[in-house]
Amino acid sequence: MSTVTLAQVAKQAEVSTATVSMVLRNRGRISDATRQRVLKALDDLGYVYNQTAANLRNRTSNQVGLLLHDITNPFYGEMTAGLSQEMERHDLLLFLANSEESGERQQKFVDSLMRNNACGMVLCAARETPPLFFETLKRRNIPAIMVVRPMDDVDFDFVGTDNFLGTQLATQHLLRLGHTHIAFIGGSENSISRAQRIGGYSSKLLEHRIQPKSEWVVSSLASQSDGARVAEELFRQYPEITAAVCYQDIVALGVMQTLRKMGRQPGVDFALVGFDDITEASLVQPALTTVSVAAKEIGRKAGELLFSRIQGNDEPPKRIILPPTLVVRESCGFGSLR
Amino acid sequence: MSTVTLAQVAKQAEVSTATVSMVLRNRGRISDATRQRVLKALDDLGYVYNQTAANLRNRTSNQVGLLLHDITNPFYGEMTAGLSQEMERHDLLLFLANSEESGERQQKFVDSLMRNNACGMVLCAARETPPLFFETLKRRNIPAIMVVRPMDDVDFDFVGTDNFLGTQLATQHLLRLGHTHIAFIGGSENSISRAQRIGGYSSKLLEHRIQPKSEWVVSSLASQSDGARVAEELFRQYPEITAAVCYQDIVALGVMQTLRKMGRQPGVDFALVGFDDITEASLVQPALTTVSVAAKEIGRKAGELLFSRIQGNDEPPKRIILPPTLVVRESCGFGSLR
DNA sequence: TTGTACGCGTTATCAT
DNA sequence: ATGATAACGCGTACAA
Repeated sequence: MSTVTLAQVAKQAEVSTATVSMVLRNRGRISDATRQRVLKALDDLGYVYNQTAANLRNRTSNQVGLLLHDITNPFYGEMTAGLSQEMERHDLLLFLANSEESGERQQKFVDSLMRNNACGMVLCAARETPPLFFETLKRRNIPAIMVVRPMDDVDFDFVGTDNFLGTQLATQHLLRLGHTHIAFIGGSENSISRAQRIGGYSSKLLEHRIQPKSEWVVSSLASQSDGARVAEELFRQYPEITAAVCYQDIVALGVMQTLRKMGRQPGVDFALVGFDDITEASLVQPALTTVSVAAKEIGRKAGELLFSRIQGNDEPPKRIILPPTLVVRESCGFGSLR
Repeated sequence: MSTVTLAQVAKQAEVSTATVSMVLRNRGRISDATRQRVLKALDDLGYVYNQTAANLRNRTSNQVGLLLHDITNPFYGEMTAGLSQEMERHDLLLFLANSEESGERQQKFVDSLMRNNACGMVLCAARETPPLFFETLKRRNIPAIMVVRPMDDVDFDFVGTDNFLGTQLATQHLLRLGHTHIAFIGGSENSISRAQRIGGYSSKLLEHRIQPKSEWVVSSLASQSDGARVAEELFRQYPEITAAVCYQDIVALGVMQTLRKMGRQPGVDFALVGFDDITEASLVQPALTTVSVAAKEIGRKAGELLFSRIQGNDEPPKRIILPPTLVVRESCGFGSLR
């Protein structure tokens, strides 16, 4: 399995390396006769193209990086699938890294991408990313698309979902069903996404002349167990609450547990809306009504945009905000108001 | 942001490129004085190492591939996280591809890896992979670890879970609770994993002098709805069945639906065990007793093994079979025999 | 420590 | 019209 080189193929086909190269990439004008000779030689010798050599020569590569903080989260799994599809369409290879919210790992990955001459990247930055990270990234001059987590830095392309609209839809739904005591559960304090979602929730309440209560807005970790814990505290203190908009489906699932534990029935005497539409949402009993953000679509759009940047598209930074939709299932009951 | 090369750094530090290279990689003996000079030059010029050039020269790379068929599946998400950790520990970059069970995409990915001089790969092969795929892969002489889906080809390293033991545990549990009419539900006909799980199930029955009935072993798609459909047919025909080992948790969830629909209560007059321990398992009511396989650990072990192969470990192919554990929850009731 | 040939494909320039 | 020549991208490692 020794490496067959272009030169060897050239010799075999009795042409120059230039010719072989041109045949390989369908460039230049090659007579059909020589083309055939070359193709035969290529095949006979079992040539394997050396992308590394080409990349070195071209000062680029066909490799892009994807940085997530939690690949375990089905939401990011979906997104990754979407991006992966798009990358494959353009013959780009995808590097994956999982920062697990560590700024250090994140930096290490980006450095690695630079060393490897990656031609672009898609980032969902770690929560506590220092501004310096973004500054140096800009200086690098390599296409980078931010996803999911809203950025205030307008110099980057961004693809994400409309958090505000999402919780507006959710809250609206609850209001229509007649609820007036609606809580907001989940998300971490310093998250911009969360701020936006709270915005949608509270604005909708106000629109209906209901005062949002800060005591009914509680934060939690992105886990079912913490969602359950937080909800228990909340409901114990404010049993008058009859509905909740949750920051995430995972949290909503935790809330469900708590409700049951406290003798209440989600979908019957309590209405619950999630956010994300992860697969579990449709499996749980009662199936969770939730805001669907088409994670796969975010991945695809990010891929499209990245590819265009790689192709040289130098329009000003874009913000692609995908509209979420409300998926009505069973967790809010079957109100007559549809 | 023009590319700074080793040569430029060398000139700046008034040394040779060889020296700079050695400083960069901590090789050879360099006087502390020159080292300092070089480091300063490196820093002053903002040098970025060109891994591509190094890879070309070394005829290797620091890049490995991971092929899955469904990154969306939380199980594979976990596994990927485990592998990713291990890769990062060794400064390897991870290429990810999602075959979606397409042999074509799979082949394309592996070809791509070859062109890019990847130094190894972890594969969860598509279901209908032609033998030729494996044959040519072997010839490539590049470390490849198979994961999760059992292989009959003993020439490959393999990391997976002990399907046989898993269903033995599950079946044992049911037997101890006093059940004797136990079905096996789910999995697709041509799956080796399934064969192994059926093996664990039937061997345990036989051990207890119970004849496994082929009519009580039914297959299904990997979805809740098909699990429900299949179960309904089965239970209608054989109402004497009081327990089931399911091929997957998803299927078990479907079976639960059916039971309820037929007026039976999982955990009370029917005992159900799943396999995988997906997150939903702990969420459903009653919470699902299931066989848990440490997905992340599979990823880690695969990473470890791959790394050792890359390092030149040429022991004969290994099979690392991780023992699953039974997670007892509520879906089998609370038998006195514990 | 250094000089330099080398890994391998690319492409601009030149030749027929 | 076709194809060849050779410099080039940049880090590595061996001989000196």
